[in-house]
Amino acid sequence: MTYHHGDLRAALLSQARCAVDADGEAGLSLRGLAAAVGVSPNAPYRHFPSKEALLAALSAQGFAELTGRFATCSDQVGTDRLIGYLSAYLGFARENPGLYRLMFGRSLAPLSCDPALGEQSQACFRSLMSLIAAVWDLDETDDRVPRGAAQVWSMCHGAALLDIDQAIAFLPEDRRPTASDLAATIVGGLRP
Amino acid sequence: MTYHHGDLRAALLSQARCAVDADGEAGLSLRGLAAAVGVSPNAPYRHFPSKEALLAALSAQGFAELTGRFATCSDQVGTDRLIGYLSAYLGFARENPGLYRLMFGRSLAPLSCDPALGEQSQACFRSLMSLIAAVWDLDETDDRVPRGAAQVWSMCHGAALLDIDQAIAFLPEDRRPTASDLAATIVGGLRP
DNA sequence: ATTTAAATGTTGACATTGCACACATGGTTG
DNA sequence: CAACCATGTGTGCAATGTCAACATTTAAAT
Repeated sequence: MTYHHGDLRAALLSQARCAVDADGEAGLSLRGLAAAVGVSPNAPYRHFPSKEALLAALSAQGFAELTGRFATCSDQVGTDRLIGYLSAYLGFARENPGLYRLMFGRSLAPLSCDPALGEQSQACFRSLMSLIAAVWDLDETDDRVPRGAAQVWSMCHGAALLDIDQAIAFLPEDRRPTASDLAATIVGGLRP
Repeated sequence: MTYHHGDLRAALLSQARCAVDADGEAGLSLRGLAAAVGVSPNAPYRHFPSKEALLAALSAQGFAELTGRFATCSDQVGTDRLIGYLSAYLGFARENPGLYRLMFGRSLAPLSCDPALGEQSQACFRSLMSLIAAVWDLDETDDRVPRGAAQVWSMCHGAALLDIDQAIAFLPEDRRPTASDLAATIVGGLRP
């Protein structure tokens, strides 16, 4: 191995992503990351000004990936598209619980750490808004679009956490809301 | 001040609650708590086996309070009751952002720390289920009740985070979902 | 090509933290 | 009064984030 790692920044992010999904955000130390990648404890500071900044970069990566998943459903139309987005969202959360938690589990702090994070999360929300605009056939600038998107995001986020968290594990898995359940509620309300 | 504090346990919890709403969960150290209350750094260990356990107890307290807020709306009926619950939920989150984040921001770990936490969070969910059962006029044991409650909780949780987090601060405050908005969606779906 | 500057990685050190141990204190009970 | 035990104190240790000084490699400039 050379003195220079090659692409330490990417290696750290990759390792962090594994670790965060395995041990959760709590069991993630900068020193441990460095050791796992095979560099000295302080090497990460050449690529991230702080641990927060690394976590912020990881979050941004997560938002970008989620936005990408949305994009794959963009060719569908009507309710199918809605269900596609919901499935993509729930699927992402289920497959990357630690990362998902990281993305939404902290407040503004990381935003000021990494402007890219703000950019990516906004892009993600914009993608949601374009979904709403398309489903309702509204102009993107219509005031009702962001309002609707916020509610859809609310439902997604809550359902994703229900799925990830053991906080409500007493609710059997087959009773947790599915993408179709959410879509039905959005379209026609919640009914018995 | 006497050698014995009197009710150190309660004092610690109270102080922790202030600190968590002020500085967030990150800026909360056992040692700092002890200092703020005026005892030695290790005194808390006589009342909580670990930091996690203290946080778990605080969470449990939060769930109990939230359940209490639900109870004050129990005399209302129909949609009014639904709106009451939603307002209570959003109000609690807005008034105690740090605590709310603590309650929902961690996975199962605290549950195993403090059985009371599991008990309280379950009681909270049961309260939500009884709301659903009443609004829909269903038997409490009906399978559709927990499913509906899970969806309502999803919406509440997402909306609460939208309100608390600056992660989507770019959404103007007056466009964020209100309790009435959520109620309308639940009753009749999300419409433009 | 040689020199020089910038980028990257290493080492040592320090403050903070959660936590474990042994010990001190003081109210309670026989 | 004496013994006990819950409660609080002190010391100490390992892990962690971060800073400062130094080493090495690569790239740029002359």
